[in-house]
Amino acid sequence: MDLEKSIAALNNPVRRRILEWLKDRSNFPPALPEHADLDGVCVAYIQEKAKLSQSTISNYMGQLKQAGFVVGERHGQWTFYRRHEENIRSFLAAFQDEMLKS
Amino acid sequence: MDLEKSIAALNNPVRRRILEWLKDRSNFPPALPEHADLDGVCVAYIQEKAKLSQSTISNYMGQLKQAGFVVGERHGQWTFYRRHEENIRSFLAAFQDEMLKS
DNA sequence: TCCATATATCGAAATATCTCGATATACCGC
DNA sequence: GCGGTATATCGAGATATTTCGATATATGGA
Repeated sequence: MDLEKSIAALNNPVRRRILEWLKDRSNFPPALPEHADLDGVCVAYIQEKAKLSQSTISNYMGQLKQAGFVVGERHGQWTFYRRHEENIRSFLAAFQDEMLKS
Repeated sequence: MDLEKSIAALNNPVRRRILEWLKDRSNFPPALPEHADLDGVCVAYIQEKAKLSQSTISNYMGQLKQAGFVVGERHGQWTFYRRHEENIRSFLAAFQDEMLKS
């Protein structure tokens, strides 16, 4: 858990908004029938909502993944990203600790 | 309370370390006798500990102040900075909310 | 195998941040 | 008012981030 890298990943409004969107799958278009059983959202849907280029969003998801806030799972040609709630919580705990603990 | 500006202010290891140091006055040299009753730490002491230039530290303290994490109180030629605990807590609450709230 | 689709990576231009030294401002004591 | 000290602001060079289009890689289907 690298606080430095985590904070840097969150120091961007679009990346934070993506993390918010990923709280609820219904923020995105419905999954294809063959993906109905899979968790997470593909890059193209995130891109469409964020209105930034494909390469930018792929890069952003890479940063969020490196920081541990999301996991990406490849299924065929698609990568499905979803939040890693445990890592998010432990980041927040560590951050709060640094900010408040005497 | 501007989450954007707050996170940017914290996206720097020295500024975060300064906030940590300010938790405890004894991280710095003792105050001058005539300042014994004052709270906070002068810029020069922070600069000495951070080992960065005076202008950089003044700039950093300005950013932390703009974000609401510290207050600066002028007494004569000195500005004494101290943490604004309430603002720090409410930032953390808002941030945690953005990160976790469904 | 060849083509189409989804994602990742590369290289670059625009912009922002970091950090400094120099200078300005504010205040104190003489 | 003048000189000295503490802090703030300015301008600039170095570095990092943002964001893009182009290209590479991976996969699935005809």
